[in-house]
Amino acid sequence: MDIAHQIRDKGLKVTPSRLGVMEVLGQNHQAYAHADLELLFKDMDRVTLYRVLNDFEEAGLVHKIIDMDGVTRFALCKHSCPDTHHADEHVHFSCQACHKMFCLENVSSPVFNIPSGFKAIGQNILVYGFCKTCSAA
Amino acid sequence: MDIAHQIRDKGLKVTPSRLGVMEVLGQNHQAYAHADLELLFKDMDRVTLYRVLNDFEEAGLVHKIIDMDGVTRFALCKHSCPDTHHADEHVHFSCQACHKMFCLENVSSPVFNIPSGFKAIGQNILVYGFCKTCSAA
DNA sequence: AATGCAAACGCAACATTATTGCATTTGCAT
DNA sequence: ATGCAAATGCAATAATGTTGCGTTTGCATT
Ligand SMILES: [Mn+2]
Ligand SMILES: [Mn+2]
Ligand SMILES: [Zn+2]
Ligand SMILES: [Zn+2]
Repeated sequence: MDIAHQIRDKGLKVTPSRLGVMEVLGQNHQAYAHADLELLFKDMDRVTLYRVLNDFEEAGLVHKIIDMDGVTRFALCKHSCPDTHHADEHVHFSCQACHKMFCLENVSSPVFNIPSGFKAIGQNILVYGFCKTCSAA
Repeated sequence: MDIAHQIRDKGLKVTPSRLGVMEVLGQNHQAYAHADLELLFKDMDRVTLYRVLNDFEEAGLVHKIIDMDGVTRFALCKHSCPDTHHADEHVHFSCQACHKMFCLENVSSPVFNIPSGFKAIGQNILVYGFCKTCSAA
């Protein structure tokens, strides 16, 4: 399925801004910060980029991850999620050298033994260290 | 050991601001946001509060956790850590109702099976849902 | 107890990130 | 081709965090 269809299937209009962002996010399993994308789309208004990313998240096209330094990042949802709840229960890896964040789609989250009384709904797991490229150098 | 000694042992001067913040953080196992503390210490300057928290973190008196919404929170380090590296490898729980964050000191982090090439240094684990009080209601 | 000094503080200014309102433009169904 | 809701650009505003600097204060020393 091509990008335009993915966007339209979520009830969103197909625009150059949205096509561009989707194309970049689809190139790899990385999670991009707003600042990253702003550099790639210099002609796009900052506010438009915020709205594109928010709309994508609400539509379930992307998921949001908060980095250790509080920076919000967005990555493509590889699997098709139901509209009601889209879970991205995989581990994310944050490189301390190149500051890229990777979706480790194959590393799933364990179940934690939470004290009784607490009701767990979901969890965010962030492993940090050095990515393949940076640990080779 | 009383609070004043804990502060002075880290090479920091004992001041009313620092005593106040330490006392609040010591009351429970919760992680407080800057905004929370600002309400509790209305006479304290915002910048001073930022500096108190940063100094405490560098001294190893508190540890920093980023909430799911990107908000920075601080909690007391219960165990005494070495000055060089202070690990807080426990799970944190974020309540979606009251927005409090709790340190689950007894729930330790598992080891993840990261793809080869990636070098893991540490990890942040955040479980979210409803805390004891809120799930009872 | 008085002194001296580095550390801590208060205040103002600035930086970054994100949101909101509104007029204009555009995708797309008709 | 037309009409309209959705999307965009721009300006203003909010929230969060940092930096510089003059003043105050903790505390070691005398
Ligand atoms: Mn992901
Ligand atoms: Mn903690
Ligand atoms: Zn890297
Ligand atoms: Zn709660």
